[in-house]
Amino acid sequence: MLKKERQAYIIQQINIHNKVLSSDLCVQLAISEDTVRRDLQELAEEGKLIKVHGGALAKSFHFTIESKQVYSLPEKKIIAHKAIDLIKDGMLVVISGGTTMRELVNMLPPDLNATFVTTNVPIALELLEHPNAEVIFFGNKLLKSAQMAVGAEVVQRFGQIKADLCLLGTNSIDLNFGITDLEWEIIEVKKAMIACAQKTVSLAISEKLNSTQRLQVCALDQVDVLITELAPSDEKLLPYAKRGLAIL
Amino acid sequence: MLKKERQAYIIQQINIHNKVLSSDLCVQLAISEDTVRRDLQELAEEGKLIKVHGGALAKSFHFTIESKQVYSLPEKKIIAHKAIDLIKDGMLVVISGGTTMRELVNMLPPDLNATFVTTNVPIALELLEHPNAEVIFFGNKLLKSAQMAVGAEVVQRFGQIKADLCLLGTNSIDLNFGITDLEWEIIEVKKAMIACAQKTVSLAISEKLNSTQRLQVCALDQVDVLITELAPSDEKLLPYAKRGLAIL
DNA sequence: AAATTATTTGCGTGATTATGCGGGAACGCA
DNA sequence: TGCGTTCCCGCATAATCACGCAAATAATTT
Repeated sequence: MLKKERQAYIIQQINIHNKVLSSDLCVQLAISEDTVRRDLQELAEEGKLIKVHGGALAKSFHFTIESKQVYSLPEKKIIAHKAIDLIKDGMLVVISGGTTMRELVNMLPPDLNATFVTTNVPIALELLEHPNAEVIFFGNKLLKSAQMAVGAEVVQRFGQIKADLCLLGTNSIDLNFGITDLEWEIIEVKKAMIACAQKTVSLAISEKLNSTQRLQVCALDQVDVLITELAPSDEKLLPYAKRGLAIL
Repeated sequence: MLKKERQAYIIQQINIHNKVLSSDLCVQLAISEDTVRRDLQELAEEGKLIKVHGGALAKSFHFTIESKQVYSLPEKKIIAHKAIDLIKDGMLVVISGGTTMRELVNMLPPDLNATFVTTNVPIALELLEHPNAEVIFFGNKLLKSAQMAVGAEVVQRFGQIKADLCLLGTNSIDLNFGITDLEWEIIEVKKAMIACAQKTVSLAISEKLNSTQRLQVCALDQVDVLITELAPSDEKLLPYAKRGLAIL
């Protein structure tokens, strides 16, 4: 095997998985670890990847780590972290949009082997960066304001799956009106997402508690878990706990 | 054996295997390694292949190795600019992926009122930035390497539309093999995109002319327009013009 | 046809490159 | 802190390359 060929293979692997392990490569390519390391070093010098202990990372990966943290609020990180524990290997997870979700996807453990279904373009892009996640995008007409696919086609396709978990980024949640949103087309899709999942989790920073929008996505009793950045014992959450929601 | 004959054989081998080893060639052709090396060097100077230690690689290898870097941006901008003139108000445009396409979408005039259909996530995201474009995303399982949706669902949905224009980012285009690509799932989608459009336009920087990959997307006669950064009178384009392609 | 010239080819030599191995240093994790 | 892994460095080996030169071949001239 030619050297350039090997390096092309490494680049390919990097582009797909966003990372490579030296140990893996030397098995796959049937060469010594030393040669792998030399290849990685060369490619790193050419700026094609970033060499780290044990292997190498895609350049884009590095950027996302460094830049995305800038506008991610610490609260959202806390929420995302709590939610990640709910995702187990082999699950089929329906996931909506929003910056909290972006953060969550970013923080997914690299060895997680789950399938994600979304209709949100930035989330899909972020999910594609994950080495092991399988990503399904239910597409159709895209709604500019929410950067997500909407419409009957999408709703219908959610009707054809049975998901384990629905992670719902939540704009507004209220004791009486449940989860609400702004646009008709969005709530249609969110309804479908909730309906197809066994368990629905609402992710909301505490500011969004007890606020309402015009249109109802679902009543409170359709939500199983509520995740905020607050401690479960916080008094703001007590009324929700009384309604039967698990609080994290 | 004549020199030209040998070199033709080498080119042939390169086209089939995407690489050759000097050591193999000198056995197959029954000549000394020195001669092989001289031949490879000549062919490399003519730009027919890339010489590396131990043999030579097809030009297409160069692309995969450079892939993540947005190289030859100025050329891509020229190409994108030429292609934009083909898009008129009210059109339904099918658009594939690639950095050239990203550039094109970026350069779209803000007052353009067209509908775009794509299966590529970054392109969709870029299109969403446009104030007037309507964006349709045909989704399904997403392919990590190409960041696009693939599979029967997608193909089927292209079968349900009649587009005015298909803008095809092209990896490799060749007089005999037409447009080719790397992955089975990708060519299936591209085929569907071409089939549903009245007019197919191939966007390719001149480096990609006369290179091939393993799988054929379509023959040359299914392409209506070829756009490169070269002047239409350039001699590299003449054979394509003779095959009936409009050159921009 | 013969001679001359130009081109191509093969070989030898020494230089360059690629690769693997061993030992010690550095790292990461518990 | 200690242990296993990974890394870095120097070296040895083998493969590949580049250069000059001479023989062989092809092309051109006389």
